[in-house]
Amino acid sequence: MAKAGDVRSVWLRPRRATRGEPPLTVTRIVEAAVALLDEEGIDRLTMRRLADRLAVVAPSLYWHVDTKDDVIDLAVDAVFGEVPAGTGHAAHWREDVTTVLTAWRTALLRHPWAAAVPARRRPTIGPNFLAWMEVLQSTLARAGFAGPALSAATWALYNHVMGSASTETALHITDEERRIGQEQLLTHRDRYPTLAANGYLYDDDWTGSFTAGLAYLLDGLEARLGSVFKGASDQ
Amino acid sequence: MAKAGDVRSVWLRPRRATRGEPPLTVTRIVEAAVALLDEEGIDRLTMRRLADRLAVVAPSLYWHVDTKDDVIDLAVDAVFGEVPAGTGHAAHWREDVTTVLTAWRTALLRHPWAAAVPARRRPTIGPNFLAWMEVLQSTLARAGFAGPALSAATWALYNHVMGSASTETALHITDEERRIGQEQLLTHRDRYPTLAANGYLYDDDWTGSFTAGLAYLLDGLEARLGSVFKGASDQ
DNA sequence: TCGATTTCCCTAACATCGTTAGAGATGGCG
DNA sequence: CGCCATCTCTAACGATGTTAGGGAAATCGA
Repeated sequence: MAKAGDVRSVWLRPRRATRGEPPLTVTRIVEAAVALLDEEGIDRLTMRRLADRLAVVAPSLYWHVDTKDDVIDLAVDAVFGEVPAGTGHAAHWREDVTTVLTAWRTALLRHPWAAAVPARRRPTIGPNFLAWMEVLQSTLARAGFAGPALSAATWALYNHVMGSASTETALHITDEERRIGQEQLLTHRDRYPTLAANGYLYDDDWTGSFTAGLAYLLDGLEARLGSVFKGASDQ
Repeated sequence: MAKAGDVRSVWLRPRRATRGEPPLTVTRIVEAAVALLDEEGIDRLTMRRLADRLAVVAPSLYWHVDTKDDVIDLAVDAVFGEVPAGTGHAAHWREDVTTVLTAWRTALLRHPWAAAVPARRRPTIGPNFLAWMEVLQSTLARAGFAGPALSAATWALYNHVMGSASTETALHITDEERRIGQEQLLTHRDRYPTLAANGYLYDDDWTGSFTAGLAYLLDGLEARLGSVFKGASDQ
């Protein structure tokens, strides 16, 4: 039965399967969840609000999805699935890694809620996420890393992307907030002299910091690789 | 009035300020919150459960604390405050950075819930957190970094610690879970050949990966520093 | 010493949340 | 036509963060 407030009569209300289009599917739920998360943030993601977007009531979602956490996990993996995991083979593995991680970061920044989720949840390890890790790790393996060094390199690069994305989104504050933060810091400049002298912790140029940090990391990786296989060519 | 289930008579029940000890303070609330978070995780942190631990009811907490988020922020900062931010001046700045970040990581691993919080919340920037950042950044500044390079170096190292701590705690799963994960991955080994060949994504040796990744990063930082100030000594 | 005031914990209650139970409508298939 | 699976609904549960406001103890001014 229609809600009391629904002015549409029974015949004007959309019936089930009006066209061949599915009325409610996991895909449509996840799409709506991503949109809702983008617009209102993770705190305002509610099963009822999500259902509203789909012109449905909350319990209806549970026929397609077991739990709200599942929705979030699916939404995160959908973000990873946005950018095709291109397996470009550039002249140098370094370019490949940079390309992959930059695309990764771009996708994460487009959905600021996404970066913080994997840090908290257990196995957010969906197929799209795995595809990305496969690309990253295979690139490093082709470069010559193996065993514990491969594992360390993979996680170091992974942490750099996820960390900088979540740090950036978490600290992407308004000018007003930044002004207050700096002001408070300056009143304690005796305790935090370096921070106060260098403009608090808020960065103007997150992209620059990401790129520079990545360059540091890749420099170190390249050096280790060179010290092991002196002058050796790629696989 | 006492709860119906309280067998203690009015006179045996502890009265307010029985001794000079405060019955309920922000400090005691935060201590209880850290203990509760350690024992049961962040999902089970509830104002009511927290109040129970303090032999009090939930609304009483709101006299000392504005919101639950405040409690979490205070708890996180308390973790940073556990380890004294030693300003050791070793022979090489590299040792100082390693010492600081290792102590940082140890504190985060002792409280597995802590690493994931700053990624999500806006300004988890408490005094103890700032003290740590001051130590880190001042060490880097003393080493010779300045301007955007200093900022990039600070954030890169910060992200490495926070990222590896949260990755480790998030992926610290049981042997059973790991077995299932690897099993599922092997059934799709055509899609993720590298991951399947290198033992999934679960690392046995997180400490080793942290140390190696940090070494990569420091190698890169040192190289950049050397290329700018060739042969120059520290400040 | 006493009344006023502040401090602080209480009970009661609200709106909202994730989730379950189960009724009922729709469509396909025999 | 009647059975059955599919899918959405209403109703409701317990738990959550938080507010309103009562009331007792401690403190303070005179």
